[in-house]
Amino acid sequence: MSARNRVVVDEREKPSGVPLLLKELGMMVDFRLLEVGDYIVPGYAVERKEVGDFLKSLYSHRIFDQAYRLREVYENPVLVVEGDVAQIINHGIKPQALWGALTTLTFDHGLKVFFTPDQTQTANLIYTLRRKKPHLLKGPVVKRTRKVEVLETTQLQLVSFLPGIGLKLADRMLTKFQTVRTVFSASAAELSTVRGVGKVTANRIVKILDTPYRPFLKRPRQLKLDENNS
Amino acid sequence: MSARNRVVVDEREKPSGVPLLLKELGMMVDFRLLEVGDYIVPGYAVERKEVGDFLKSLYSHRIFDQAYRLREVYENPVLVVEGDVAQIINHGIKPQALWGALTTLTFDHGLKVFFTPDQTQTANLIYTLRRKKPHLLKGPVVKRTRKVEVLETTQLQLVSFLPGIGLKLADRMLTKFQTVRTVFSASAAELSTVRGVGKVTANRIVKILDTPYRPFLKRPRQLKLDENNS
DNA sequence: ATAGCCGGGTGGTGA
DNA sequence: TCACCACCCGGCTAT
Repeated sequence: MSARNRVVVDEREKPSGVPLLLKELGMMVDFRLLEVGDYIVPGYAVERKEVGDFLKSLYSHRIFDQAYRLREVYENPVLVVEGDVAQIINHGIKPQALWGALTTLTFDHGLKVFFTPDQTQTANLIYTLRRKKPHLLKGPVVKRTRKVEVLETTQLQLVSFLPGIGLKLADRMLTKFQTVRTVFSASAAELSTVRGVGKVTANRIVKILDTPYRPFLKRPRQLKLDENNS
Repeated sequence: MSARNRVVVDEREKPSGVPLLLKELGMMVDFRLLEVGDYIVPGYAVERKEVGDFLKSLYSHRIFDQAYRLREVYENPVLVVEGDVAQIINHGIKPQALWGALTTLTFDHGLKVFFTPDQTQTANLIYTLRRKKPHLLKGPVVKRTRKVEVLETTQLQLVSFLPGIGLKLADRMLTKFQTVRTVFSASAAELSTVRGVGKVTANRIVKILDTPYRPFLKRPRQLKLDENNS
């Protein structure tokens, strides 16, 4: 039996029944306590979620943290959503929220998402994955999207990060001041010449700009005293 | 209605009902005779297949040719399989053949595969796709900021929004320059005095700061022509 | 993730 | 000057 037939499984996945099915398919199942991911086969890491859990982790934003960590550690992160897709819709979620989540997971996080109807098919999917060479075929299709040409968006997002400034106002400010630098050099009076920006907002912005920074990031060297624990 | 809300649809997709649903969602549908793909929305090309057709094109290997051509022409090829997945399994196909095909399409052909239960959800998916813009991820999701330390975190997040600057570097920059304003007033030379910031990063930052803004937000008055049509 | 609601800032108009 | 109002922002909630 080759190493290809091995799969490392997170212990908490035991009750799901999937590991048993994998054994029946002839794989060697190796239980561990995994920090990230549920199933590891050479080259691939699989996170399995039943539809209910998927929704939960969507509502709590947890799914995106998990996706991030998965992507950081493994080169081919896979998300398996197990159960009836239609059931997710009927659950009452706004469809646009569902598809929005799925598309950002696939396009922005580089996650490959599969839907399986039940545990048996989840096992089949993992089993099939095992025999795929992690990389093959002529051109490496996975093109790391280089971060060029997003200039305007970055400028806009930067400015719209100021308190009281959204996309609309950021656009107006940049149109008026031309560059990001001039926006961030402006005085409160100058800022409030922009339509939609009044004294209050302008002063809030200036406060952010001119208040001396008080480092609050943990430095490795420094011993940190307990400040607000009981 | 802006160009973002446009979708080019292959004429043969008309009877599927999806184009009508897209219209109801407020999109402008533009029928053409497409050589490859069924739905084109800025940046994405969608091939839609009902489960039956998917099986057929799987048996005949046609699906791989289509996937290849789709990938050749568009940067973000999407395959939508519409209908009940479980039905495919029950149809008698060997599960391994199904998952093998899907994984090959995903990993080797770089195709993004989505499963939708019906036409309505297919429409929702395409609709959601329309507004996605390639934005880059800096790291784990930004934690919700508590009201208290809002000032420092805002300063930090502002600076860390600069290209190549994460939380750690932002902290160093602010510690060195004291205020946000001075950071955003600094020259490339001054910026690169910060440890971890080199010439390249410094220049990228300066570019963001000093490049005159080209408004790209939709103005209500302005008529905008379709951007990626031939 | 997305949509919707609501409270509050902003600036313009008309009384 | 003041009061009303349309617009924009951002925070919260439900799905």
